[in-house]
Order: sequence, then C-alpha cells, then structure tokens
Amino acid sequence: METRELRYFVAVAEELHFGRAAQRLGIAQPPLSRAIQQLERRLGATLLERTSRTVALTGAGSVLLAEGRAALAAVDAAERRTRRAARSVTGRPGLVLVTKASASRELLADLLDAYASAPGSVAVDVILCGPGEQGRLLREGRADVALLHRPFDSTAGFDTEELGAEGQVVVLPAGHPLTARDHVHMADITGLPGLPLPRWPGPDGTYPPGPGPEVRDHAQLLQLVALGRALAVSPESCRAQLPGDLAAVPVLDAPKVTTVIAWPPHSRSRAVADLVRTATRLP
Amino acid sequence: METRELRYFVAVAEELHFGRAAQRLGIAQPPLSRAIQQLERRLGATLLERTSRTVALTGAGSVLLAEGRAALAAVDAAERRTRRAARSVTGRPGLVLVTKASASRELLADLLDAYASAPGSVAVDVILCGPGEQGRLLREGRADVALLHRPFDSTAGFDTEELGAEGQVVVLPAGHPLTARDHVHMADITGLPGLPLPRWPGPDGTYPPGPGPEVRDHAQLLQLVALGRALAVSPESCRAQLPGDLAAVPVLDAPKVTTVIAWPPHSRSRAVADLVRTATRLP
DNA sequence: GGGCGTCGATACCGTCCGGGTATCGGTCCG
DNA sequence: CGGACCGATACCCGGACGGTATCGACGCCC
Repeated sequence: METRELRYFVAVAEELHFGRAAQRLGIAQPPLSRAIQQLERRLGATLLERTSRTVALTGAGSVLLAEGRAALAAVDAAERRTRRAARSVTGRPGLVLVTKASASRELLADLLDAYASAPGSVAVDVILCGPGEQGRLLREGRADVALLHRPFDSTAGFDTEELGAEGQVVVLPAGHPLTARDHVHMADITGLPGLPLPRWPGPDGTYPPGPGPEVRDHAQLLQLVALGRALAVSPESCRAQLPGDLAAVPVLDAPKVTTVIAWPPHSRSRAVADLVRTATRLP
Repeated sequence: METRELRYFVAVAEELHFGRAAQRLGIAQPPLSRAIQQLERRLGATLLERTSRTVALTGAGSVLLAEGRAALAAVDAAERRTRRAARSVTGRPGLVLVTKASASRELLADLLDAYASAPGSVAVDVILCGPGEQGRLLREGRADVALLHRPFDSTAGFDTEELGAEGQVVVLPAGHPLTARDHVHMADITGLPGLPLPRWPGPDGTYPPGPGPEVRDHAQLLQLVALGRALAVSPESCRAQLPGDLAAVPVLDAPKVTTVIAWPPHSRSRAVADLVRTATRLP
C-alpha cells in the first residue's frame, strides 16, 4: 500500500464525498474514484458503500480509516524527524520538548537545568501547547519528548517514565466561603449552585454535552473562576502560579495527578535517553 | 514520502550495499540509486555517506531507518487489519490474541471463558508464540491483542492494562540440594558452579555474549534444567506446568512479574474493548 | 411525472515517472 | 598495471497517474 493511496482513502472516508475529497487533495474526481477502486481490488475488500447519492464506510473501511491515519502520522513523523536530524547537524535545535503551558514551571526548569549541565547534552527547545495537544505533537514528529499528566493526557503509544505524583486542589475566588476550610472532598464541590466544573474538549476537538462552560486552556479556566462562573480542580503545583484573587483548597479524594515524561517508542536517541535519565534522577 | 521510497531506503540502510539491496527489492541497481538520491533531495538531507567502496549511514539516515521501519510496520499493519476486517464479515476469525506458549494457562482459559460468555463477544483465535515475539505480531497487525509479561516483554507503543503480578521461582532438577529450602535469594543461585542462567535472544534475534546456554523458548529451558545444564528463574505460575523431575523454589528478591493485556493504541474496536474490560474484571 | 441538478463511474488521452540496459568513473587488490 | 567491484550517469520504454468529457443513477422540485 502506498501512502498516496492511503491519503486518498482517508480524505474520502473523512469527507464521505468524492468530489470534496478530490478538491481537498487537489486532484480531479475521476482519478480519485479509480484509485479507491484499485485499492479495494488490491485489498480484496469493499471499503466504501456508495450509491449515487451517498457514501458510507464499511466495517473494513472504518478499520482502514483508523489504522491508515495512524500509519500516515507515522510516515509524516519519520519525515519530520529526519529533516530535524539533518538540520541539527548545522543549525542548533537538538531536542524538542513539549508540555502544557499550565504545567509546573519548577519541574521543567529543574529538568532543563539538570540536563543542560549533564555531559554530552544538546540544546533543548521547549514548545508550550494547550492541554491534550502534546500527544499529537509527539506523534507527528514535531517533538521528541513530552511531559504529560495522567490521567488527563493519554500516554497511549508512548514509552513513559513516572516523574512524580501530586494531589489536586480546588481553585476558588478569594472570597468564597469554602476558602476558610483547610481541605474539602469532591462531594463538597460538585453541584455547587452556579459553580459548575468546566468542560474540556475531547481528542477530536468537540465538547461533551452537559452543563459548565467550555474551556480550551488553563488561563481561560482561571479567568472563569475569577469571574465566579466555574470551579477548577487542578494539580496542587498550580498554586505557585495563582493570582492573588484566587485561592486553592486541597481536595482530599480527587485522583492523584502523575507527571510522566514520554517519548516515541522507536528511535530512542542518545539525547532522549539522556534527558529521560536526567528526569528520573531529579530530586 | 511514499512507502516505496521508504522500503527502498530501509533496504539500502540495512544492507549498506546498493547492489544487494536492489536484488532484495527485485529491481535493478540504477533505479534504486536514483530513488535514494531523489529522496535525499526531497528531504534536503544526506542519508547515506557513499564512496565507491563503502556505504554508511549519516545521523539523519539512522533516524530515518528507525522511524521508517516503524512507519512501514504501521502501514503493513493497517493493510493486514483491513484485510482481516473484510474477511471477518464472512469467515469467522473475529479477534486474534497472541501470548507466549509458556504463559499461564489458567489466566488465558479464564479470560477466554469469561469473554465467550459475555454479550456481544466474537470468536477469538489464539496464537502461541515464542518469548518476545508478541510485540512484533501485535505491531504487524497479525494480532489484535496480546498478553505480555513485564519486565520481560516491552510494552512500548501499546496501550496496556495490568492483570496481576506474581513472584518468581527458581526451577531446579528434583534432586538438587536447594530444593530442600522453602525459599532462596538471588545471591544463592547466581554463580552456582555448572548451573548458569541461560541467555535469551534480544529483540534483534542475537544473543548477548557471556556464559550460559542459548535458549529460544521455555521448553528448551526446562529441558536444559532437567539435564542439569542450567537454572531457570520463572514466574511462579509455571509450577502448574512443571514435570515431575523438576522442582521449584520461590526466589524472594527476584523482580515481580506483571501480566498485562496490551493492544495497539488506535482503532480500539468494540471487540478489543470488551475483551480488555473482561480481562480487568477477572477475579 | 418530467426536467434538472448532483454525484460517482467510465472512456479516452497525454504526460511524466519508475524501471530496464549499457556504460562510466573511482577505488581497492593481486 | 589490469581487472574486479561498486555506485553514478545516460538513455530508452512502458505503464500508471492525472485531466477532460460524458454517462448513468438517483433525488428533488415545480
């Protein structure tokens, strides 16, 4: 199977429309029809059920859509990492680390310091991204290593090492009655009138239905809390970054948050291995 | 990047010889040279350092070798799983589970029984393979789900759920003095004269240097133990499969062995999800 | 219900690219 | 120094890929 065929199929399977898919691919519709037919013939499988009015995925088709996307991502990642490896001979960027913008600054600073002073270390570029994007960036080969936070971020498909765990706190406007408590439980904060928990986008970028405002990043969330429109339950390390008009109270029975360092399972380069080792040996 | 280019490059990078690589690929040498040049031009990177007598990988080249192998494996897996999905509409094989031939029979039997009686379950084919091969089979799309044993098997690149942990025992010929003990420590069994620990092949199929016989599977190992030529340290569940002329003694400080169920991180089909859920809810 | 618009399939054609053979240029070896 | 080996180059051919034109089927709407 050639990547061209895969790209074509994924486009059609996503659009469920040959014309739009062809437009997206920058080719005419007839060659696209032919390519899909040929792919089906070679696989010996019907991938799409088509009438002259509608296109639908078969079982085999949805398998190929999921697997094909992953395979294409792997090919693109290979290309991107090769390009980066070639550039790094001359230009600097040796290693790219990606983490959430809202993650603990201390851990990251400690890690970068410790690694920079290690023998044989290379330059590290840091990418800060929105929650849930690290996995994608790592999979696409735009980054070599990521700091993730379980259970929020999926570690599926990566090698990981745990770096530490921490409890969670509820973030409230400074004047809120609950700020007088020295700890709370989940039951104390779910269903507070007018203070719902926010909704985060899923891996596909859409929001689950239900009450609560939609948020995309931590700054938005804190803004909403300050406005008295939502609650936030966050890892306790976020206290260091909390503005004065917000207060945090530990939530005893909230799930522990584990910070992990993750990297793609292949091509464990010397630099990545060193960085991971440095991370696991951090105090 | 097309998979054809990747296949060509991987062949050359593995053979480090254009002629042999071309032969392996079933094409002539000149088109291969051209294809690699074109790939290098498109990537803007030198992948191979070639003189008229020798071919060597550059840094970027070894990155592309590792990443390219993984990407090709993903493409092949996509193709294989699609073919299987298409067949399974008519023919039976619904789900393929792979595990070591030497793994605990009870767990597997319990799992298959429990899943078979679950609503909506599909037929499960079981593949038994040699140690260390499960990951490959899963990655190549020949299987949908695997039972692995940490720390022996790498779970890199898969989603996993832990199913249980067990201690290890040392397996000895029935008459050996140590069989009188009700437990031992690692120190008691390393360096026993004439009874070395065996060597297992690495992921690349080669054996690490050192003393001890080379073994490929559990049956070979037990044979060597029975012959008094080696020691075996195995998960305690192997006791159920031990012939009468062998005895097992717990090793208190041997690493715990964790049985995990693993599946590829994409395309979490209904059937795989059901099987995993069944596995985690096993008594 | 007939005309029209939409959409995928088919027919046909040109071009470019991938693959083949022949050969060259450089390097190591006897 | 001649020959063997190896990758690169030159040149040619066929097929595959992409484009345009058109068909056939199906909904829709007046």
